[in-house]
Amino acid sequence: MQKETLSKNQKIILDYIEKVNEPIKAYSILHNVQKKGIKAPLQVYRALDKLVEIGKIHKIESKNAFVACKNSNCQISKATAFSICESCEEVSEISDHKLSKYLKTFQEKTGMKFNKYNLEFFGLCKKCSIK
Amino acid sequence: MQKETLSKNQKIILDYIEKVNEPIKAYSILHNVQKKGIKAPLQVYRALDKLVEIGKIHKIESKNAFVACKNSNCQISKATAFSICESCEEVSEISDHKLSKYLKTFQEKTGMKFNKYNLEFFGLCKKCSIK
DNA sequence: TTATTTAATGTTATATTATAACAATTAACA
DNA sequence: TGTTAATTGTTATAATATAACATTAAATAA
Ligand SMILES: [Zn+2]
Ligand SMILES: [Zn+2]
Ligand SMILES: [Zn+2]
Ligand SMILES: [Zn+2]
Repeated sequence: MQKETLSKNQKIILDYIEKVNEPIKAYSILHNVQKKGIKAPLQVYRALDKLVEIGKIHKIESKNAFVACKNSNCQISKATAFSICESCEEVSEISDHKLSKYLKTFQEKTGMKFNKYNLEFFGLCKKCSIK
Repeated sequence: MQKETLSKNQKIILDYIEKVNEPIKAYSILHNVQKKGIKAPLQVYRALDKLVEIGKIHKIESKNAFVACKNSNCQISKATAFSICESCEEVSEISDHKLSKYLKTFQEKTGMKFNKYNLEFFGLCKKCSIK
């Protein structure tokens, strides 16, 4: 799905999330797009649902926050994998071959068929661990 | 930390979560332990916080639910890894050597020092995928 | 033991996150 | 064009979680 095919509200909200460039909460989004005519939580949540569904954004479950997908070619729209620095709050999307491979072997071993996963790694980023 | 050293409320709530044996939500816990004298959400949340901290239970972030740790020797009290069946809701705690190894190499590669992670795999369990 | 500190509790109010329900409008398309 | 599906607008409310403050119990050190 291309950005051009998004609806009005979806576009407004994706634009804002991309601009912010870090995980942001639904009500914070709401406050910041009110000047664009979005008045109610539901308008935000509906757009968020759709944007998550098509892989344009991801939800950081442990933070109830949303972040734009950095992976222009994020195939697995239902998968998220992030590393999160507990000091500076920097969030990076993980796209790692070994992880994909591990997931595959795990799938084979457990007999479980995965269609979605949510991975969140917390720690200190390089910068912050030097300090 | 042993179960014996837990406080009254912590014990009540851990006992209940262990009995239920599947992810359960805070307010559902509250309703079910009211006969034991626990009246307010905070009493539940405080016990949950502590139990998570000492590794007796884990939080399934994407479900806002809590589940007892099945890993009697769960060293990494701050780590959770679960597979969750989207059909029967069965949840299994993952304790996998390859995953630990992957996390280590990932740590080395990114320069990030992890002290906590939250992994949630969603799909269909063996049983449900046959149906 | 007794003073001192730390952890846990009880309670009320409130903040934060998310959805239900229903009416109206717009876009997709046979 | 008529029909269906998707999106929007709006109000109310559900569900999840924490703030603030007073009190009590437990741990521990003088
Ligand atoms: Zn992505
Ligand atoms: Zn950092
Ligand atoms: Zn565990
Ligand atoms: Zn199943």
